[in-house]
Amino acid sequence: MKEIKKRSVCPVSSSLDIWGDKWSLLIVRDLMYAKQCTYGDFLKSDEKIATNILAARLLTLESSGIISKNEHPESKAKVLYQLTEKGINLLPVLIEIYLWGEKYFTLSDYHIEFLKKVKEDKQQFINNLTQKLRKEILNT
Amino acid sequence: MKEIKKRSVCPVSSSLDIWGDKWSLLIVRDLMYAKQCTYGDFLKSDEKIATNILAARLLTLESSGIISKNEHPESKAKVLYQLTEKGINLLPVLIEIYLWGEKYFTLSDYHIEFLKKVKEDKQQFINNLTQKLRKEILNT
DNA sequence: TAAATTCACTTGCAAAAAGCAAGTGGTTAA
DNA sequence: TTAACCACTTGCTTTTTGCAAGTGAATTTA
Repeated sequence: MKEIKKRSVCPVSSSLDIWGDKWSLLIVRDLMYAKQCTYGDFLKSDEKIATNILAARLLTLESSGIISKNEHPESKAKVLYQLTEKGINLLPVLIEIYLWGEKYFTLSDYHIEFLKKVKEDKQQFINNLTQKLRKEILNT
Repeated sequence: MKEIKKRSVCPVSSSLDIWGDKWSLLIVRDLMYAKQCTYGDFLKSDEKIATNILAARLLTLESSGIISKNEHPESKAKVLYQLTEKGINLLPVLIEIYLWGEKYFTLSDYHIEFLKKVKEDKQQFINNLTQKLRKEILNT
């Protein structure tokens, strides 16, 4: 776990020191959906991250203990990226960003449905997804 | 309200397009405490933002409707920066970042006390602070 | 089994953004 | 009326981002 230089002792500032950029939380988002787990899958996301930036972010996230690199069950050529407990714990942050975004942006039907489920019982939704993601770690 | 180029229709990505950097949320944080409201006050924060970067971020946040520039009651030389309703609504995001940071960083006594209050009743804390910040807007 | 393809990156370079220090032009206090 | 304060701006260097092409190991295809 590489040490990142902290600008201050504020937990917000220290958090942003690690993942306060335009890409890191999108990687976490992709892992949260748990459909995309390989390097190539991240590249396929709608935002079109550049490959060298992706490599750099994956390194930072890994050395900060937010994601882990694992063997892919299908092939030795592939790498399986997964959230760690520390990464899973970013879920509430991500959910609140979704809910803020819901207020100020036009959403796709997909996101409308997603956020409907979230809002039915936010805490329950977070708990369920957290449990699901934890189980995926154990099965590796 | 200047339009910022969106990388995709994802609300997380669109949110990060506006304030996904190392500084924007620290400005929001300072305004949330409602003690720091002038340009000079932002410069005094522990993280030591560069003055040109501060100017740029304030412009973006203003043109995105997250903060507003107002007359300072004390002097014409000063400018009063305030959160708008859109900015106040970032409070839940900020609180979840605090709570994540609490898990993984060493906190100052100040932040320990702050987060103790937050955790006693998170929703109540957010509601109260939201109301308080809204009142401050009205009194301007 | 050799060649083509897939996969996870790396490298090189141009453009953009961040960071630093000094400067500017109104406002206010002495 | 002069000095200090305030909110920026400007110029310059360093760092980061973004794009395109390349690399080498693993895997599929002919």
